[in-house]
Amino acid sequence: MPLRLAFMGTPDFAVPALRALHAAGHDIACVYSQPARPAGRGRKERPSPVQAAAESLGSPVRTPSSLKDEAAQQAFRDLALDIAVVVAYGLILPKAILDAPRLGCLNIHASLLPRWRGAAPIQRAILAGDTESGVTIMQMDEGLDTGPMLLIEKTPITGATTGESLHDTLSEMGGRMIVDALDRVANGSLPPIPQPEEGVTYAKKLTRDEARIDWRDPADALERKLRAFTPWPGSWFDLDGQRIKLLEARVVDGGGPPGTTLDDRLTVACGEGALRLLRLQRQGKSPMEAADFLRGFPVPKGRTLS
RNA sequence: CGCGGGGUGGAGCAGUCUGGUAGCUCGUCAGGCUCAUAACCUGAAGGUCGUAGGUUCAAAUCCUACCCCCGCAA
Repeated sequence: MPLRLAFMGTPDFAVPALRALHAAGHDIACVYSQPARPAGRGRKERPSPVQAAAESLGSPVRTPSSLKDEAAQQAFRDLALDIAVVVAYGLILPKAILDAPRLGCLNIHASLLPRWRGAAPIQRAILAGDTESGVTIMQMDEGLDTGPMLLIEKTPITGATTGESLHDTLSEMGGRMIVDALDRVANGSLPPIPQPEEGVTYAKKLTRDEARIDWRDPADALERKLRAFTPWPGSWFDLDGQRIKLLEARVVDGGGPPGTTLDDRLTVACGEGALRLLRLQRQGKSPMEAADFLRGFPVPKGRTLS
């Protein structure tokens, strides 16, 4: 049964869900996304990924900077929706918006709620060393990711999982799940389950300061951070006044003053253990293997990285 | 006009300011050696120096335009 819905989302993560809903034959009355902003080199105005996708699908797009004013809320009500699907939209939805669609608003959240409520659940899960992640579809209420849950699906986090790979996996997963969820909500066969009160954690937004490597941290924590922050905001350290991005490393035995190279092959002492740097990138250069990096940029034993 | 780095044999770089034989560290191939846990020795092949013009006796190098890659920043 096709539903008349609004889709609200902004980044890449939300695009597969939009496409899945479109492919499933739902009536996408309107797509809401954050306004186009200057971005990228050259700082040209560019539409959000969701806006771009919506336009290519021929859906009408609205990009209000807030939904708090009466005019925006009335425009939303006028859509006469069955339901709204919200994925990483980036705007607070006031009660007037949440209550407008006949079946309310559903959210796709990239964590196993109530763990990692908030803005950066994907990266925080890897960073914390979680062994699994997943997607929760929930009925939205006024709290921050506090609404009752409708569907949950899990996926493992391994030593090879990066922020990017988990992002892509969960994004696709969310797209599949939301189509299923809509069908079952429409015929009333999907009872909402309140979130447990135990196990609540919050996933703070990532900041750029966190991207800088602190060699006093334990090697395994740094390695997780490296994976979690791939590709954004990335991890980097300073060498000879140059910012060197670290893309891949392996935890190895060894020790010494944090930040000191233990050989001439990029094995670096950390707070606990050591890290063998495997893939890195200089400013203005492409990513490269450690051996290639060293050919043009030798780093002898005993150097101190900061 | 947001700021900036870069495009030189297969890889990573030097050479560009001060035009004048295209170089280094690797890889590859051939041969040798047998010890060294990124093996060692000898030799060889491999380059329109991003593209197109211009200046010049002479351009990787100076001038102009364009293409491509990337860092910061969002």
